[in-house]
Amino acid sequence: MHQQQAHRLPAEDRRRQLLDTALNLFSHKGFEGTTTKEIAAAAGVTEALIFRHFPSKQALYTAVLDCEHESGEHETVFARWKSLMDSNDDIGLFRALLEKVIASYRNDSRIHRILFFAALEGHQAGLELHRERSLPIFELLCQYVARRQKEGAIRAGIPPQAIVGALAGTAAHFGMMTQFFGFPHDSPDAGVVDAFLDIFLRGVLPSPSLEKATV
Amino acid sequence: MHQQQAHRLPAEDRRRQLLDTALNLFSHKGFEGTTTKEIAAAAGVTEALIFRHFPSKQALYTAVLDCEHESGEHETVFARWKSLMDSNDDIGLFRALLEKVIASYRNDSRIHRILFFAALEGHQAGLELHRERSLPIFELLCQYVARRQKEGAIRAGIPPQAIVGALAGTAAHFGMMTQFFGFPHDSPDAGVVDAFLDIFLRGVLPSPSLEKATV
DNA sequence: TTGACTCGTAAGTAAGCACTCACTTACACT
DNA sequence: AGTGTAAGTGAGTGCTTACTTACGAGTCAA
Repeated sequence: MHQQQAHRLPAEDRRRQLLDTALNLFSHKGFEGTTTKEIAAAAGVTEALIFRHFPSKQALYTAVLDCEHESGEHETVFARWKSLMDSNDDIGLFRALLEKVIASYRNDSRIHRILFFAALEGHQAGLELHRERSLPIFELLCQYVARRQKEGAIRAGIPPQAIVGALAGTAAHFGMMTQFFGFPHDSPDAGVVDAFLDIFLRGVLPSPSLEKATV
Repeated sequence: MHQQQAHRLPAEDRRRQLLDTALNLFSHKGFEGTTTKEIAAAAGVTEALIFRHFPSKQALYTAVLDCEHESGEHETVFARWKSLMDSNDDIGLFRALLEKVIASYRNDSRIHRILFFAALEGHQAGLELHRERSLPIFELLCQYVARRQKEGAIRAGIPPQAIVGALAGTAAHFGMMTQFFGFPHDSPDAGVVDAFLDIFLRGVLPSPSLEKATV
């Protein structure tokens, strides 16, 4: 947690270190709950150095949000999903979406936390960023679902937004409850994904035709 | 927002007013982001009065959380659900659950906000309270689903926790995204509930391809 | 060696924080 | 009318906050 005697780093390195340290603290205690003194101590420098690299605490906060946006990880996941769409692999796509959402809560929970703080504290820049990032993906998925509905591969009559929203929401809520709210969960994530996918694809009502097929 | 000249209330009334005012502010700005001065100003009294009714800011905060617990509204909803369970009205129960969750985000969003803040800021008492309140309902629903699975009214082979979690999660996530994150939504809540229920009950795959899906 | 440039700090500042205390005021009950 | 008491306040307390300023120290080219 604490780095000491990290003297005389090049400006760019120090900047990144401060951003990372700030992300750690902001994501666990919010903007108001985190002090610049704390951030400095956690980075092993004096408070004054923070204000050499960032004009204000607020600027540091928005820089933390912007910084996360730049990480290219989203693009690779995005690309994989597109290839699943191109091959009309509905089930593969839905499973990948469920897995990715839950995994992101397990691995990058700092980012989810800080976005939640932004939403609750009314930090407009953070909210706007979240929407800018999420909406295109959401809409792309909706377009895919709409196309597959036309092709008869997905049941028509359900709004695509509801389908994508239900899928993402199920996974996101599960991630939140277990990761942030400390709700107990016994089964491993993979089993949960299977169960959600099963419900989502075939519903919860029993189907006579299904029983015939499996017997 | 501001009450003025509300002088000389009986202690119990003033206490309740302060709790309500504090809930307003805490739910929008968090514990750290709200000052006792603000709460006092919004209630139209001096800061000192707050500390006559509550020993500390922290005590006021936990009192706000406890206070919400006491409102008997949960019991009536709870009772209605139980009667739906007694009459084995699966669809009615699931619809009521979806409606209640979404409506609670629309109407009592202050409580959801403050619980989220508690989760993020690590306020253990708030988290514990949330779990104590939610888990029994969750488990009761799980027991119901398990029974209906035995009776053949709900597909077996899916963990009841996944079924209840998926249903609640879908609704909760929708409520959160539209209410807290400012995501746009065109259709009315009733239509969304119908769509979610449709997906949940019968899945997204069309009937003919059900056999394929099992392979 | 010099000097210029950058990285970093010690020691501030004014404002804001939760919280206190000595005190007044309004009202119920004689 | 007088008095005991609960309700409410103005003016502070010491401490922390974000942010500043004046200065030192390492590095490297000339």
